[in-house]
Amino acid sequence: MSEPREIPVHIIESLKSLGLTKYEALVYIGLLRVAGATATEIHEISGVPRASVYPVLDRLMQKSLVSVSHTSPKRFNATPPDDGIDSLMHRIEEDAAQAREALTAIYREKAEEHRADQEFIWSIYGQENIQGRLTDLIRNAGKEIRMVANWNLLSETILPLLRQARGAIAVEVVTDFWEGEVPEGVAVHVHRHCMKHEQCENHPPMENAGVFIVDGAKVLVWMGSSGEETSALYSESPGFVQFFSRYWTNIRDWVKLSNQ
Amino acid sequence: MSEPREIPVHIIESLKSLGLTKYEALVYIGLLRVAGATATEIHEISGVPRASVYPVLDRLMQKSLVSVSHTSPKRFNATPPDDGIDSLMHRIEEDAAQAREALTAIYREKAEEHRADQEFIWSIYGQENIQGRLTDLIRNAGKEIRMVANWNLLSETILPLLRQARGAIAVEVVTDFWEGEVPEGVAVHVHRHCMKHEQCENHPPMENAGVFIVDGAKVLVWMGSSGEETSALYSESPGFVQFFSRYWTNIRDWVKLSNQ
DNA sequence: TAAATGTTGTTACGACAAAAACAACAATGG
DNA sequence: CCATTGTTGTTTTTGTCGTAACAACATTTA
Repeated sequence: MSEPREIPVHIIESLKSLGLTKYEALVYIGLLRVAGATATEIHEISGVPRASVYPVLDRLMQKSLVSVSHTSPKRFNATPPDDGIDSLMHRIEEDAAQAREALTAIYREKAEEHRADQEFIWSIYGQENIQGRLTDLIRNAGKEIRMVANWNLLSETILPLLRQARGAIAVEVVTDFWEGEVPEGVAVHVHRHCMKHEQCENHPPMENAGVFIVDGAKVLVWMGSSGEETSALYSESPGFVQFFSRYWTNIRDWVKLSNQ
Repeated sequence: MSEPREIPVHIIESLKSLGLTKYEALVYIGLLRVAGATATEIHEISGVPRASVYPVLDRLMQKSLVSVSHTSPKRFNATPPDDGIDSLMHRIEEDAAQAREALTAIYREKAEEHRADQEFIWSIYGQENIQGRLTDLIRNAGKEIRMVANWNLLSETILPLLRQARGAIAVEVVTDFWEGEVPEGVAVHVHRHCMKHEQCENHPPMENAGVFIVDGAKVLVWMGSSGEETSALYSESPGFVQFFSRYWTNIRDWVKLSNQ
């Protein structure tokens, strides 16, 4: 019988975020390795105390991750990983749907004080989070979007968004490089410090950076502070918007000029 | 300022299964109701101790559920529920994918002792769990499926499965009622205790019940013990299979006879 | 201006519940 | 009779919940 072999912790963690406990994860994994095992065998394989194995198996059965044979001694079997995880995800997605509904209801009936979005400057942390917010912003744009952004960010995140979600929205872009086709309805100003993109690496690898002005009313400033966690500012404050509108116009005019 | 209004517990529970703690849920909900609130306001709205609000907000920011304005005092804002839940689900789905991969690897390299599936009779509990297993079974059928099942179960669960997943598989069904078209490649034997389905209700509402024999090698017996939780047996044991094969043949012959 | 007051943000610590880990014991079966 | 199974407690640990106290800062009042 194989010893309680070392299980990578990150698997346990993944399973935990699917709603399992450490023991449940260990037992389930153990049962995947040895089908039709007895409680004692499971104990040996997984390293989980024998006495704890029984309640854990009960919970796993409720979650449909194991089935049991009513022999003596009882033997247990794991449902295949794909089925098992599907089952877990199904539960979670139900909860997500419920939460979505309930929270949207709450969200709609909130006091309509717009001070929140209008007067303040909000910070957002983390690549994914910023990207998500930006996605939202572009999708809900009404008339026009002006932006300064480096090519990396532009090509990987922004362009795909523009391609699908834009319906008669004017887009004006200032960037440091361009390659490939320019989508219809998009005006591009390139300030080439160099001819090939790879050569631009004297500028430190500012991973993602850009300013996005939507409908002259909303601004998102993405600061790719290389090294630390990236962060972004978002605001609908008129002063903030005006400041970056001017900043953007300056940049664009300067680039146009230097390209002549 | 609105008091810490009563939040339905099930919302909290839903959010918990998405990886939030009670406090995180309360604060997030509070912020949905009052956008751009200060820590103290959040404390008042949500009922979460003021001192606990700060670390909770930190965690929520990491999870991209709130953003912060660097004014004094700081003000916080919730990301809209749809975006927020998307963000949470995204993380979970990543974990699910990871787990899937890792577990499938483990599952494949398991000792190929088939005693597990061959010699024992496995119990499965819960409607959903059984349905899932049955789905799996039908999808992976090789040649033929024989079944006895009541019409409810048949029409709601089985037929949709058959329609999509069957490629040249012989299906023979014994049931108590039939309505609608018979799919191609399916033989049906009906034993009508009554002409209209609604009239059959002298038989107690045996919610779901049936025997499913796949390729003459696998059997699933679904026992809809009305009242308690439904349960099912699954086995590849030759004896078990043979028993139900004969049982099924008997039933079919009897029905054929009594229909003449 | 200086003291008094109040609020913000931080830190520390106790209470509590769930999970993890251990120990003991009755039931079962060869 | 012995070994193993299955069950029942108990202790330890962990993470969250909840309270209290305090420094930093701004506002008010004398």
